[in-house]
Amino acid sequence: MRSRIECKDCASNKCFVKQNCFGESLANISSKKNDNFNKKGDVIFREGNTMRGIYFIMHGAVKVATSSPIGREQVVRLASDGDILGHRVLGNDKYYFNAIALSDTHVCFVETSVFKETCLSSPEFAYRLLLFYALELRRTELRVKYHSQMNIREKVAEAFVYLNEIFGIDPDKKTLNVELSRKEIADIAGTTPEQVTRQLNDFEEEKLILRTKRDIQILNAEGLENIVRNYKIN
Amino acid sequence: MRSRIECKDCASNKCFVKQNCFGESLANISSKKNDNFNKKGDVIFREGNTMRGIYFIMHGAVKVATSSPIGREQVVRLASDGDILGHRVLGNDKYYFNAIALSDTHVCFVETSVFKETCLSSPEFAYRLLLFYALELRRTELRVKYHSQMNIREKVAEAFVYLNEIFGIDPDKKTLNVELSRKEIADIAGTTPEQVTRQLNDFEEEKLILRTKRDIQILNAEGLENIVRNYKIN
DNA sequence: AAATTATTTTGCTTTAAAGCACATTTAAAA
DNA sequence: TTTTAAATGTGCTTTAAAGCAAAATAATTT
Repeated sequence: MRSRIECKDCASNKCFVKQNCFGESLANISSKKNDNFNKKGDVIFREGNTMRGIYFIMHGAVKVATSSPIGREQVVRLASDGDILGHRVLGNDKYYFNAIALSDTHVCFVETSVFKETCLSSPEFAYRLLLFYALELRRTELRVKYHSQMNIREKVAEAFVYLNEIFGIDPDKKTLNVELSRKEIADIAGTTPEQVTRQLNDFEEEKLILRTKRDIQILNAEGLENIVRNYKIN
Repeated sequence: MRSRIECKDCASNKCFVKQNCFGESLANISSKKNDNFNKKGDVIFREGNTMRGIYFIMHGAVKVATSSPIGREQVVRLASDGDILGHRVLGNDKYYFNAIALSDTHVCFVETSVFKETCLSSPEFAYRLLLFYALELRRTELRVKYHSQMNIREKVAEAFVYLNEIFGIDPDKKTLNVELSRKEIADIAGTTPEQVTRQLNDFEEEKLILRTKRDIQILNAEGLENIVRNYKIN
């Protein structure tokens, strides 16, 4: 009972497909895609499950995370409007991570075979995709660096810088455009909820943030960026 | 004074270009590529420098690493015969990491423009490249997980599993096909040389390795893999 | 071969971060 | 509103890993 939206009529102008795929290719994807709605907390795909295709986020916030033998979850990537999910398993048969909606999310699903024929028939699309992959790869490698070199203060600051980069800040409320628990922030930063609290205390003293109830206002995004500046190029 | 080898005459059969590029496209790359020899320790490219193109490793061992504000270097990737270097900066203008030869290395250099025209004229090549990127991305994301969830014992074991995966073990000598100092192993594992020594002590007691002078023989590769098994899928 | 230098190993100390338990606050349910 | 449950915050303890310095070993140079 879902109402089928064609790509050309779709309002999501950040969608990777809409921005990089045109004419016949777009019509082809459009006719074969499925779109799904996910509620906050829903698992979009789960690690170990057989991969069937690729997801494009039309609207929403998603975390890609992994379970662990010791219980702590680790977020390996955050994704938002226009981003691609599940593309890392291309050529493989299983998802390696869990993708979980952080807010109500609208995603498009494209089967691997459709995706492949689009790439082969439209080299321009394939090349754009390559650029996207290159960017993701660079970001992820930087993340390896961050996790191995930053101390807790820096990791928590970086988590907010990253969250701001992907989801942005509401200009009125000054809060992140996604609601996260201490535990969820810890899973991004690679630490524990207690440590997140302690760092937030410090950040508040330094007037970088302001907490009201459970809301966190970002008062000085640049100040947070300065904490991790040395780890970035230029 | 370098002797120019055409791709079709090149002995390196693991080269990504040779395996995935044919006919005119191969001839085109062949005519425009440059090949370079690097000695062990040479910097192939350096972070912050302007990127001009992409490297294909014909033969050799390379680490991609980053400097840090606190002094510790972190290796974000190991690469060997047939692998690609510098592809993560596609669409960008600066290298984000240092690529350093771990042994004498023979690489091919292809300018970005040549690379781009090859992708656009051969969608099959672009798609294969996409699969390569997907694999790299997955591996790198797993590495984020490892660095944030493993303890020292596991990190050091994983370093050897990774080294084995990329460079392999000499079947006679049972040593890795690349010589590394404690510091260099530590930079892969994300720890200090002292901790590496301590873990090697343990591994030796457990008959997983055997040290003779500075050589490390891998007696039981599977045993090392078992230490990190829980972090892998399946 | 002897001397010098560099690397690795080892014991010990320090430290940063995790873990725990309990208090407090906030949110949800009755 | 009151009660219950969940999440957050805080002080204190524990622990894993880093850091340091000296000793031992290996590699280089003279």
